[in-house]
Amino acid sequence: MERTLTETDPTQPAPEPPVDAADGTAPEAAGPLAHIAAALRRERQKAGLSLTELARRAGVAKSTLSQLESAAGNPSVETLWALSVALDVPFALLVQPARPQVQLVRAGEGPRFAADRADYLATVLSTCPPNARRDLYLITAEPGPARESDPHMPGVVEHVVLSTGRALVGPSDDPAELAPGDYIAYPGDLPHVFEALDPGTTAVLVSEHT
Amino acid sequence: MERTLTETDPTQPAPEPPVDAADGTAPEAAGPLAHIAAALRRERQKAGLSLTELARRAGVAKSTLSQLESAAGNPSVETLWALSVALDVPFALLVQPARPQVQLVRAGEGPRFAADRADYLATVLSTCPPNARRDLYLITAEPGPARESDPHMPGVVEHVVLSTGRALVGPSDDPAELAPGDYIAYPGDLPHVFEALDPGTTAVLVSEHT
DNA sequence: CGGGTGCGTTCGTCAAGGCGAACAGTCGGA
DNA sequence: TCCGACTGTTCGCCTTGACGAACGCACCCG
Repeated sequence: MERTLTETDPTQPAPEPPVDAADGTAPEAAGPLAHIAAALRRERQKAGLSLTELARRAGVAKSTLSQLESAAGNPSVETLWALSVALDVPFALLVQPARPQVQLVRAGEGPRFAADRADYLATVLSTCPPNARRDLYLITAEPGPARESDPHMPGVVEHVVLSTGRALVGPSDDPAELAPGDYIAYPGDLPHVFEALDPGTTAVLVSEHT
Repeated sequence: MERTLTETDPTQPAPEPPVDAADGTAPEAAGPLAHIAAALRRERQKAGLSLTELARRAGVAKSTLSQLESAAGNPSVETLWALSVALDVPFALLVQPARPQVQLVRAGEGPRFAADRADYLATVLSTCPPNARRDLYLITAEPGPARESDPHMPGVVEHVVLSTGRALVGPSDDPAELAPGDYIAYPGDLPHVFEALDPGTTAVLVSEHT
């Protein structure tokens, strides 16, 4: 076993994470096996389950589970999946290492998102550090015609928290009027709008790429 | 093969997703193999890679890759990992299906988080629908002594966007003073503070459980 | 002291995943 | 038309993951 996981192919575009660059812990290439072992044991103990019990619930041989927690071996997806279901934790948690970092973006500073209109401005606060699949935007908008967004990738969910002003936000066929502090989430793969009703309307947008 | 993946163990606490309940698409239990096949082919074609080329980059036999895209077989984590690296997509994307839903929470409505102090109020906007591992809070705070948070689980990252007022936010040893629109992210497993400096300070907090 | 029960580990067997090679099919140029 | 380079598929072989049973250990109760 032991395949070449560390290969960084030079011909690959390498999307260049705009914000959130260097990460302290080992990046994705470090290999998931050791992390799986640790995560598996940690989550199992957190759930207060014995190795035997978890194996029974997941329908996995406890010998297999034992070996996995010893970082011996390379589980199949189906096996690991069964364990994640039995533990009721997201699959990714068992596989993906974490990455901590402090990141600060001042109000005016972040890279602007392609502003197709003068009265609508989205500042990127945090794009997904390769594995987290969520983007954070700060929206600033002025009253005007509704901004219709084309639907994105299927599986995208958008969360909007209105900070100041008022706005009509949500699926195009049934948007909600938000006041400061209001929150709405909707599937991003449906057509949706953001229409500011008050001047100086601002909002926080979290876009999850699932 | 074909293990019992759908098992919903009654003895399991079943954390009861507080917000964001029913989901349209097949939930996690549907089994990842079919999704992997589709995602693999989709991502490969999106990247404009041939099967041969991707196999070479990932260090995987192209026969293996071919079978995976045909939904034949149950790849090992290491294999799938190598492919996710070569494709430069998050591992989870290859495995997890999506879940869409519209969700609206009015300013005063969401379930309050255990307010240990009168001048600090966190409203839960969206707890992680079992698999998304991130919480959304609306913070309302008044000037007063700094609110020190005990460090959480390792791997937790908190994102704060200040909406109104001013606040001192971040790691306890080096917090940043935020003005409206400012953004900061920091590892949640370090001690950190949230200290409002202006009356009526509000912020959006995204807590990622990795 | 037996001898239950639970834990987590190690053993040997069997099936299945991963591999390279050989295979069919398509496009483009000499 | 033939050739070469490319695509993605299918074919045996061998390694390895997953399994059940047996094992060593702690604990508790009669």
